[in-house]
Amino acid sequence: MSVRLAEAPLIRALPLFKEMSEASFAGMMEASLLQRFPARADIIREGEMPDFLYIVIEGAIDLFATRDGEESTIDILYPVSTFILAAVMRDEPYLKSARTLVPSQLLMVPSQVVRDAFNRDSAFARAIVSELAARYRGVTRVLRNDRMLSSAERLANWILNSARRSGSNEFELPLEKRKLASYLGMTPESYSRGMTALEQHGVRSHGATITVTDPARLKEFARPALGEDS
Amino acid sequence: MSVRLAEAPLIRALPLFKEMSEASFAGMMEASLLQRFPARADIIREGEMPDFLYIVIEGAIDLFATRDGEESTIDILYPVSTFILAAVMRDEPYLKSARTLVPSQLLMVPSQVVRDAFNRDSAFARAIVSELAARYRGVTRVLRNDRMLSSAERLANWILNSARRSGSNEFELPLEKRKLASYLGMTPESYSRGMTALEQHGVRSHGATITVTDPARLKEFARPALGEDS
DNA sequence: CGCTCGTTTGAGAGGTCTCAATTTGGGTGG
DNA sequence: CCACCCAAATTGAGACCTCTCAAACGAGCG
Repeated sequence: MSVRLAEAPLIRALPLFKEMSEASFAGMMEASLLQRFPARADIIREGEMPDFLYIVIEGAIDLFATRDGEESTIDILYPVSTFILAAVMRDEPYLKSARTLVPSQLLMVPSQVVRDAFNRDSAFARAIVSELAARYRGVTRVLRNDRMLSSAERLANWILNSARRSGSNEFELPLEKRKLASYLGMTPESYSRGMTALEQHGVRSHGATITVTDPARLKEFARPALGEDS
Repeated sequence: MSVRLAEAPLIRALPLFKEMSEASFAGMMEASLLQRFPARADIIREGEMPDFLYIVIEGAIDLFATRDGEESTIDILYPVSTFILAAVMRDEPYLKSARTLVPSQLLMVPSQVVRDAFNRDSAFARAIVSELAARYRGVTRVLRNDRMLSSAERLANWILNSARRSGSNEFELPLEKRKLASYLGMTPESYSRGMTALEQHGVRSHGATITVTDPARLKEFARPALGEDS
């Protein structure tokens, strides 16, 4: 078994595998790899064919598109998320590249094994579809925000969401500001100016610490759309 | 049976239903509706809960996001596509609104029936996932183009794709220019100016007819990314 | 024939980017 | 422990792209 017995129970508990039959799970673990990568390691590259489905067990992943050497971050993934699920299910080339942001542990399940399990195990199929649908909705939200919000508004919404997730009005940036800027579809300079502008709207920022001093005011500025914030 | 017997064979032939078991298909058709809508009919609205999965049998659908009365077209669907599949599978509110662009015929399958069939019929499950993955990749491409291409480049890529799909260097705009502009993430004015600019790059346009006079030149300008054009 | 609505053109403002210089902050080695 | 160094972040200035507002134009329809 490629995934050691000691690791299996942890994986078993993940939403993606929880409802799976014992036999399917055992078979899948046997064919899979659990691997550690250093920070800034290239995992996959745009245009390649999907050999594995990747699942972020630990760390963080940067999904980005490339063009003429320029990069734009499409999504940032934390445990427990899959990536390139769509490419695996359709057996078509990746549309984005991926690299680790920090040292990370990834579960790698061979594409064909995923597709086989999908066909045989309806609980796994449900989990896969749920995950894929969640990612779809995520990209949809990003696209809508890019189209209809100014850069400062996107930043404001991101802050509101981060604060809500952290359950506090104060939280630490989980990544470099330049990465966050790219994720929000702007340059580092615009991010910086945007943050300055938000000080007029209930946000204070010292280094990597962001504090929402006036949630109501910030929310009014951000005008969160459906599916954003509350 | 809510879907008349005469219509069923046509639907049966669609990729989504082709491999489905006879029993599942019959049960689904019994619970479904095949309905005609006039042009500009509102089908669903952002924020509502999914009662049905919709499948475009005939016509065209505009999927758009709203904000302060402003609209931005996220996607335009032609037969045979599903919409709001992600919301149905996750049983979460719609992120976008939909309306018909032209008189259209839609197959409406109750959400719960879709989810039941997904669980019982693995061929249907495969088709659903394939469709969802395809839509996911579609939005991803749109987002990447919005982020990394100028409006004229987006227009150029759209023309290249349209020409390729039509199998000819000359084709007719399938919708209003203002809708197309919104779909490409720009204003009607920008679309118009963009088209003017493209006359220097191998495109000629008279009314609703677009002709690619110099495909190589246009391709050089558009610099199509992976998954765009050829 | 003359509306009406979509499209095009024009002029100007605004948001975001680019390029460059400066400052900040974290990490390293003396 | 501190000074230095490098990369990231900030600030400034200017250009560019796209949008907005306004007016002129044109095609389809009553």
